[in-house]
Amino acid sequence: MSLREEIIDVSKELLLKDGFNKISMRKIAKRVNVTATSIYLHFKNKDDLLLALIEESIQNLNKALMKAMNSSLDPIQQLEKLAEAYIQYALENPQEYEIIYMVRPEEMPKYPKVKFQEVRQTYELLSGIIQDGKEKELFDVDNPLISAYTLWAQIHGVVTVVLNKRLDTRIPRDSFLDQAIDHIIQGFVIQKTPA
Amino acid sequence: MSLREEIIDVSKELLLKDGFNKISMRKIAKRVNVTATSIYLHFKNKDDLLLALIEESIQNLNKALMKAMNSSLDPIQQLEKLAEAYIQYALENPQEYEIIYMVRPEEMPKYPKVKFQEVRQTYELLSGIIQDGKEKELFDVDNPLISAYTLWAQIHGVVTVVLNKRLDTRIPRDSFLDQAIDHIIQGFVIQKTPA
Amino acid sequence: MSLREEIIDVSKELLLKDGFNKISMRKIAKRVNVTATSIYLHFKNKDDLLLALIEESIQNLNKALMKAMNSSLDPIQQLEKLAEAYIQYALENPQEYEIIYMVRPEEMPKYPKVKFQEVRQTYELLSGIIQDGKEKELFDVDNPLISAYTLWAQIHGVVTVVLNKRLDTRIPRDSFLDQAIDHIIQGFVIQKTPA
Amino acid sequence: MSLREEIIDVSKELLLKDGFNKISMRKIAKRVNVTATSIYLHFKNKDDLLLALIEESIQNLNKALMKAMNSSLDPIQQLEKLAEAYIQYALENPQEYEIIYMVRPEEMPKYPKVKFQEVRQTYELLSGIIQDGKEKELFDVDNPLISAYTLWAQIHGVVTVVLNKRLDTRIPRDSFLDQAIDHIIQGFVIQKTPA
DNA sequence: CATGAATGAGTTTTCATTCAT
DNA sequence: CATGAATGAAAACTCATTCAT
Repeated sequence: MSLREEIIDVSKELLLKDGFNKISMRKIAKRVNVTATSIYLHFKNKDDLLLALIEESIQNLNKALMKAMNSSLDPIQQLEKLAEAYIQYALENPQEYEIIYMVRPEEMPKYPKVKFQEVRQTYELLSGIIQDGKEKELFDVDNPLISAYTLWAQIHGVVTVVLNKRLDTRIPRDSFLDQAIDHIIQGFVIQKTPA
Repeated sequence: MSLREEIIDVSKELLLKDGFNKISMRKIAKRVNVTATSIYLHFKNKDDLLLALIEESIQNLNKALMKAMNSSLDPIQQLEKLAEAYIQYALENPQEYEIIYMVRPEEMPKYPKVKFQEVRQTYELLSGIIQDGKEKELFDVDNPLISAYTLWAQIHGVVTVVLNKRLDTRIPRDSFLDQAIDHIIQGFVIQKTPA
Repeated sequence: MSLREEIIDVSKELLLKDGFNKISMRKIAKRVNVTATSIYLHFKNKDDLLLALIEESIQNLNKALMKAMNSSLDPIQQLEKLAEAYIQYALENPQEYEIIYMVRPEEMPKYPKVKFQEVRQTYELLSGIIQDGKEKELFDVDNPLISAYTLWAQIHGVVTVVLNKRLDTRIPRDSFLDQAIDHIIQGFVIQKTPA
Repeated sequence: MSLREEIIDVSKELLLKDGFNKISMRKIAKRVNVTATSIYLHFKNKDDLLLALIEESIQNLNKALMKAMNSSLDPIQQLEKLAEAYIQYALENPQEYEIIYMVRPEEMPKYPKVKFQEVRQTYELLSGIIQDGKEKELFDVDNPLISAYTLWAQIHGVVTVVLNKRLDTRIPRDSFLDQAIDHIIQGFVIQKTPA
């Protein structure tokens, strides 16, 4: 593994442990067993390093979602699969998920917006599926793009509640997640009650 | 206004501008036009100050939700009203909302859990409404407590997406919010299709 | 007990616990349950308070030594009695003893020398006893005043070693003290070996 | 001279001038003409620096005593030589001597006890000499180890009285020291009075 | 006799970054 | 590709003291 990769990996670890604001070049360096100066050989400065982290994380999340896409499924199943994949990826890679969403909007100007728009592109994929479901009279939606965004927002809420450990201790995580996906999908489909 | 209140107010401002981790006693002091030492006359230390912020914010959010409760409404309308009130309060008081949810779980042990449980109590109110709706055969839910939490999580997601400015610029905020509430509530109710 | 006395007492306690340099007006005030400002009603400033401490301690030590004087004893027994009294007092009142000797010479100009000379006066008493012993051909001394000071210095060394916990853990304190007094006195007397 | 050495030297100076508790990293830095931060490149923190000071001082004192050892001398002369060497070293290197004995016992846990035990080892050497003198019927001692410690304590007292400038101004320092050594040694030896 | 509010100077320590090598 | 030495700015916090009440 190259030093660059090692730095990124260690940074992710520390990010999860200490939070976005408390990682320091020195701590990273110490963990990688090089001097802080060495980091500057690979990254212009701290922001540059953080940007690399964000970039990589966004790409990984995108990859995970792409993998979950399967055009042979019907739109409802597609949404379910995607929601599950999203949640699973986020919970299995909390560092990366947090990196993407922990950047405060005020600090974003420092990071090129283009990077963040890459996430959006993937979500527009959602829009396509929803559009498809709408045409097939499966989904009760008005504007597929808007609905795609609410869908994502709803799932994002579910993920952050779990990641931030804000879930009531009496509730098993998996029951919560299953139920949440259920409700979310239910909110989109047209229900056919037996005549 | 007492110095204590002034400090809290300025802290909230800075919290919104710079984030939870970047507010410093000195910056606060400078803004309030006193020396940093003076803050320590009113708060034992930084954590104590932050805790005061959290406490106040939680109470304000609770109050706003209580105000939106209206037992004369049917459960569906109740949920809608609460969701709207929640979102409205969060968007109108972003500092306070962020204070409540910006504390990283790893740092929470520093703050008495009791305070955070006060938030939960309010959400259990949700549970009651859902239970009521279930008995009236309006809601398609299994476990009202779990569903109450998924409901809240979804709304929380919607709020954070807006607060963190992660919404696609092409989408008007209000359309997004209306649509989101719609989908979320829809995910709970039993739809009666005309026979 | 007057507030003044309470302040002095608490100061002595803290002095022993934290050392001469780490006692602070605020800590004292907190312990006495008044505000720091109140101390200034009784003492001009910190040095003034410390001086009061020193003064009282010196007087107490002097009193203890005076009590041990007994002109009916022969000079050797007198010295022994005094040495024992000195050591006993120091070990039983470590705060006071430390106060007297913990003031660094560099800081002494801040405190009137007169106070410290009061200690000396008492030690000149020693000189008298030694002079007496010399005349009775019991002591092998040249200059009683100088010898008085060496006597005191040795005892002081013994005391500080115990107070500062520098004694080897294998050695019982009392054996050490007894042996020390023995050696010290022995260093003064003319030994009559049996002819 | 390396910066590390310079820091240590300046620290010793300041230690003597201001006392153990009042030296500050910033003052040291200012004297050495570097920023305070630079000190942290050579010492982990303040305690680490103080420990280095203590360590060096202990070793130097030990070395000085070792140099004074001369097995060809008889035990009485040996003791005299050692006492003289000890006193001389302490008076010529007051900073170092004070460093060793200025640490308050309450603060010692912060510093590895091992270092302080190194001092003891040297004093056990004393024990050997005394044992030797006892066997040769020169010394009137019971337990050589205990007597070794009282001997050291007595000398220590003499040293501190001088270092702390507590000696009566009428008494010449050298007369005091000579007389003190005399008395101390006298306290150990069996005196042969002419038959 | 006592307080609450405030200050200015001080404390140790950590940080991102630079520069010469 | 890497380092060691250095810096200036900032962090949280403590201190003795003062002043108006």
